[in-house]
Amino acid sequence: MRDMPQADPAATLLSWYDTHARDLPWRVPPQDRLAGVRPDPYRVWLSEVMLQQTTVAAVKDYFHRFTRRWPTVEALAGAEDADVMAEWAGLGYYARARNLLKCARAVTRDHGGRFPEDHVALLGLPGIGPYTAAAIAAIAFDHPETVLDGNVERVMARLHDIHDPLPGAKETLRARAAELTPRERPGDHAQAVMDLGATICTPRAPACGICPWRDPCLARARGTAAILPRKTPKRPKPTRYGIAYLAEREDGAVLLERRPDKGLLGGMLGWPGPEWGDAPDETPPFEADWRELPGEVRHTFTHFHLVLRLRCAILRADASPDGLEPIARHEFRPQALPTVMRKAHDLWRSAAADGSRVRTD
DNA sequence: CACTCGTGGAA
DNA sequence: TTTCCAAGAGT
Repeated sequence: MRDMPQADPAATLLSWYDTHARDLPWRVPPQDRLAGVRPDPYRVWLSEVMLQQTTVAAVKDYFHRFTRRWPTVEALAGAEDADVMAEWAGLGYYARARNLLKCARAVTRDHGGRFPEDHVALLGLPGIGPYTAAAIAAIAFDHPETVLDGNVERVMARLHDIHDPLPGAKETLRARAAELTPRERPGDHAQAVMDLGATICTPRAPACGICPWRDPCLARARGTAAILPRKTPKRPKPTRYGIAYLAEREDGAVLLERRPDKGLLGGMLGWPGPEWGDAPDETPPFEADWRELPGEVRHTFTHFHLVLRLRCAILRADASPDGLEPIARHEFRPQALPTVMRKAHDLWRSAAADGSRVRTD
């Protein structure tokens, strides 16, 4: 009888979570949760969408701005598209913002302003996939759904020393995670596994010594934690080239274009220019006295590098080229642009400042 | 299933 | 400097 029955790993994890849960703006702490406080499904949904492939540090300020400006899903549903896209600017993956609005309007119109509790019903909403549906059902409604994100994949791969590479091993890892999902406090369990992955079972240099699962963890026993999970190698990123045309009118307005909903930076404002590629078309989008700006903008997207040359011009105050939106000086906020476009703006303005300094010297 | 789709921080 | 990576979804 030397083999004492191993404590239930899920129970061990919940005990750890009760004392180590991260303090996050959208989270109901475990003590409050146990006292009966329910999370606001709107905030759970909003945070989960923002957190898709995005770090907590990057999300926090956006979450505060969104919830202050639009405190309920119905308020968000009534927002202007352009306002939501501008508020999302800089966070990336802009399809999330477009789907966020679609989803808010669907919840408002089709569900009376209340998020459905059912995992399958949630899956039918725009921007809610397998992970987010499970996360909302578990965290907001305490349904015993299994969440599978990058954290859970990594923790399960190590706990069970699974060497099959992702994404192929995903269903195996999901099964291992499902076995651990408890019927009591499934919402806290889901958040606990993700907290564990974010703070202890990290991608590099996991802190196995202080892990609540150090005893049952196979990878720790075998010394393989650092190399798990395995992943199939990514393709190298090619470099594409582009030209951005930055025009300012004599009345101070700048000329931007609203990019089509589909594709890169879809739905966002940007400087006009040719499609990015190996050798972009040199033809300006409209006639003007274009000047080359020295230097270039370098930016890396998910699957390619971009080198962007800049051309600038001053237009008459009554200029209004087809397909472009003149935005008045006092309404224009560079922060409302996606990062690559904001970089172009910043280089333009700093070059203009240098130029005027030279002239006045 | 494979590919597209952003960004910033860490090593 | 480059690579890796983060609470993925849509097509």
